[in-house]
Amino acid sequence: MEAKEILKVHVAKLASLSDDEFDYFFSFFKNQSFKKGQVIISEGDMVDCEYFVISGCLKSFYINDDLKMFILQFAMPTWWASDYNALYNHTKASINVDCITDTEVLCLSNADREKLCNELHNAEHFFRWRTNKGYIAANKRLLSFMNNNVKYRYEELLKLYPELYNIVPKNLIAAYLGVSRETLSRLYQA
Amino acid sequence: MEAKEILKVHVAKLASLSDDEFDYFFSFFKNQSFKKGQVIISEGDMVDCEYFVISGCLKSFYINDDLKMFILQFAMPTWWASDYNALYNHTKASINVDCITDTEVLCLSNADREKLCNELHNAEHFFRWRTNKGYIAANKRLLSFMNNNVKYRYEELLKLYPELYNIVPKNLIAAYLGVSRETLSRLYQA
DNA sequence: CTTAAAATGTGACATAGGTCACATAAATTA
DNA sequence: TAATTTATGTGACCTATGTCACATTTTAAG
Repeated sequence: MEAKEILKVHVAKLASLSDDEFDYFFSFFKNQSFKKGQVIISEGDMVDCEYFVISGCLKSFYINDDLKMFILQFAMPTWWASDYNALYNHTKASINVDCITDTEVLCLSNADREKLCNELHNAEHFFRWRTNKGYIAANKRLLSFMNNNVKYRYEELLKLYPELYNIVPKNLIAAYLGVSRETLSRLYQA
Repeated sequence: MEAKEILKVHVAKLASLSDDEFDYFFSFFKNQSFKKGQVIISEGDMVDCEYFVISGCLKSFYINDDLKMFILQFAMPTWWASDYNALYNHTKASINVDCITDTEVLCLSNADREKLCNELHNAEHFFRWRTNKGYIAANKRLLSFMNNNVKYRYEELLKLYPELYNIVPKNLIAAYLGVSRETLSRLYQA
């Protein structure tokens, strides 16, 4: 399936755009390809776009003063990624986004998204619901953080996204779970 | 300032509604008052509304199998609260909402919000941006959880919302920070 | 005002997870 | 293919936080 079709199916789950409306919607997206390890957003950058993953896998992450990495999100196909704080508030990026594998994305600028939302009520509807879902997911993760131990969180993650196991090294999984790689490694020790 | 005015000022920060549009918008909200300790949403309920706080303070929280409480959010004036997962997905509540102090709210049903969003493009714009902001805040809190220790998180919380210190008992603050009340109590021990 | 309930402080001890060090294995790159 | 980097496993030890117990203070309710 090509990029346009993948986005179309994704959008149709949350909003009803006519074919013409979707063609217009799609016209604002730019196709981009990145190599494994390539950096898309790096701390301190001005952030102009958000990215819809067509194939491959991105991560968004924060590096603290001790150079420890915390992963906010893995972005697999049909997921969106950016530094939304920087994007929405026109400030410099405080998080980074890079490629765990070779990745194709559709890129949408902040200005174009707002233009779309203004001109097409249905587009605004789509983006409202996309964020609603993200908001719910973020709160679930927060609760899981407070309530569950590492082992449980690790198993939940793999149950929810089995693909990750094969694509993402364990040190990155640890950085997503918020523990040291050693602790993750020891979970299934003898 | 009365409820309608408080909501109007709040909405105006994110969307430009004409006076007539806002009157229509406001007509969907119902005024409700609750006493300290009163339960608004309780686990297992069907959830029909979201609540915009006019005065007082709500908390939304989860109780785990060991009866330990985790607070997702304190809702002060001009904040919104509900079990959004249950509200948006039409499932039973998994979290609770109750009143830390006597509280006045404006209540908006799920059906009415969607109706409003359909009929008034500007209303949809408002709700999109409201959730955008919630999404960013949730991700910031997640990062802070992973990156910062209890003492730092406690001090950040009080810096951001000094009102909480006087209104909210420390055992609830601990439940928000995700630590035991004993640990919070010991932070400033000799 | 009195009594019950809730909130808070603190000691003793248990435990999950962190850190550092080093060995090995796997994956990239020259 | 060899060389280098990255990922992983594991021991020893440290530390933050949890749990339980009990005393004290504060707040709410009769």
